[in-house]
Amino acid sequence: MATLIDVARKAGVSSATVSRVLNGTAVVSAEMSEKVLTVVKELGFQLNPMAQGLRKGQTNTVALLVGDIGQTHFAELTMHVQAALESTGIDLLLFNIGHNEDRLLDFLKRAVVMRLRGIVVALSDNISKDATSQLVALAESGIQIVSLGQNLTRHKIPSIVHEERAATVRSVSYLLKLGHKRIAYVGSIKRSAVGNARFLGYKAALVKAGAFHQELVWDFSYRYAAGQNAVLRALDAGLRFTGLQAGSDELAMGAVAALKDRSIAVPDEVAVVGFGDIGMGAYARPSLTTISSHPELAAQALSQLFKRAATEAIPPSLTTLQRSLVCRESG
Amino acid sequence: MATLIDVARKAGVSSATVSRVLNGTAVVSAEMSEKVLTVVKELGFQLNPMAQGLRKGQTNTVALLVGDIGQTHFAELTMHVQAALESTGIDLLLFNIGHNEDRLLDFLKRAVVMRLRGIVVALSDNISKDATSQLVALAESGIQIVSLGQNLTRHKIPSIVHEERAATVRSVSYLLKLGHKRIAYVGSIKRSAVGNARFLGYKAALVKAGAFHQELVWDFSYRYAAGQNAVLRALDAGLRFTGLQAGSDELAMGAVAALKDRSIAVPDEVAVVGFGDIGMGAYARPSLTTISSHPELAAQALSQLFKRAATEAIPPSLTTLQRSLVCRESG
DNA sequence: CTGAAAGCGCTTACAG
DNA sequence: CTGAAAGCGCTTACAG
Repeated sequence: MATLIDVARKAGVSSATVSRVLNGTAVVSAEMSEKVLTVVKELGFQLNPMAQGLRKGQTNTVALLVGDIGQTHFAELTMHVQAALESTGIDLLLFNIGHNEDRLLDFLKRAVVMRLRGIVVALSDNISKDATSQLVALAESGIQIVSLGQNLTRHKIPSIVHEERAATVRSVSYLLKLGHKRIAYVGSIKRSAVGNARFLGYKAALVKAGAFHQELVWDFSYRYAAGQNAVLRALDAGLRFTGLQAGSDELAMGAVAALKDRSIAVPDEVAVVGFGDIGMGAYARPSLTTISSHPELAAQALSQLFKRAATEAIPPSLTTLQRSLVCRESG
Repeated sequence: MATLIDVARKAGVSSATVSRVLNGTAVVSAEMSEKVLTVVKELGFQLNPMAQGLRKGQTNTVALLVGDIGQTHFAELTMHVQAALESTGIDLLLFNIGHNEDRLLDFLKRAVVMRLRGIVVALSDNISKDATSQLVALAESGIQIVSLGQNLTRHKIPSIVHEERAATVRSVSYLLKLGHKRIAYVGSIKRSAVGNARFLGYKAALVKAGAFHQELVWDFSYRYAAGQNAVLRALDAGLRFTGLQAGSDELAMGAVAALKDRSIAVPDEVAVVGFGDIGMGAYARPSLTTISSHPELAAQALSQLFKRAATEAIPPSLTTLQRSLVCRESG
């Protein structure tokens, strides 16, 4: 592997000049520039990112802390974030937190010494005081922190989020307009900041309509099985409902499976609305009515933010992406 | 941030000693050891991985090249690989290739200078001569290359794979035993090494039974829409079939949607078998008969391999994981 | 068992 | 506009 020194020697210039040409970090005469570039091409030389990182005290790597790649929503988000950052010349270090606060803490402890360019926090669960204070400390040490999906601007962390509360207000109002009086909610509420916001929208719409029933609120996690179990339990308990708002599409699918297994027609007897519009919903039968999500826009906003952060300090601004109701057969 | 030199000074030893204690790379007297460890704890000192990497000429980072995280199969694989490598103390750099050879080549060009500890190639598509020769060159430069999912042992790359051909031989034999005479195949064949193997199993079983029909072979990619389109086209062309083997669960789901939309009963009129057993299949209705996949075992084998590679050269061995037929309602 | 010193491959004041 | 030199934070022959 050729080093920068090799290039300098062969081009008959100093290593400083080679560095300046390659980084565009200072004006270099056209003549010198050309000499350097020629040799660089000849040797197929590439700057060693580790040496750069050590010298500059910062890598060109961003860590993505993701709630749970096992959930399609996070997988799609990861895909878009990786693509957007790659196009900005940033490499992505992946950490799957898996709804486990300890893993988050473990990572945060190691983060300072890794000299990351940034950390993208894509977590839906509530974050402990411990973890947030670590995050704030990291931000102060010069690492760009960005929250994706959860509003952390109260900790001065720039955040890119989707509307959550407004989205369920809209979908539940839609169900109400359809004539439903007993609408249930299944999703992660206490544990999840994002899920809580979704629930709050549901609740607000129902309270306003005088149709909120605490027994129809089922605080479960995000996977298929949870949706199925919640519905089965409710049915066994003799609870009656004709509408169901789920906190995710996976939950909705699980719920639909349970309803079908009990010979309850969807949407004729129970209308179901998912959340997130993961690819699958359009191919389920009945196809799933759901609420849209725009991971590609979030990823795009993220890469813009990192581009800006290269030249200026980023204020802890909040970007909010709109969602819309995607009406399909199940609702 | 405290440096190793700070620790050495405060402990009254040389930096070499601190390094030896922290790396366990040479025998150090208990007395010195203790002094060092005490100061390390006091200062909360951590070794700087970038400095280590520069000095040693190798990072502790592995790049995962993944076919398409948008497909659940790859998302699950990514999740398990990340967890398994993290437990081995390895950080994961993620690159989503997205079935795009150019992106693969771009990465490979940058890989040498990144001084990676290894590269995990988790691609189902055929890999060009260009890319494989790059891969081989990287292996020779001391980067541990491992293939996940595709057998690359012919290029001396250790590979961890699942059975593909045998799996579809088994599932198609099952459909034949059920009395099906016209069994279709939908999946990526020409483009995908893994998909081709699946197809070959299907073909072998049918040829043996004298029931192979070329017009029932539909070479499509891996997503929901492809499965739907393939079936719709076949139906429009007046093709008749009572069984369908899909190359993935997503394809199978898309196919089932198309069948239902044309009022064809699954499995009564057409039995469908998916491939990969992604979580969703159990919650679809009818639930999806499919072929199992074991990403957690693959990830485990992978981390073992990296552990071994730390001390010895890894032969280009082949690990093959078994699959089994998961019978559910659709088949 | 321990330390002094070189060096991994860059970037960046500093001086001219 | 250009170069000599220091230094980022470690590890590892080498010598004792």
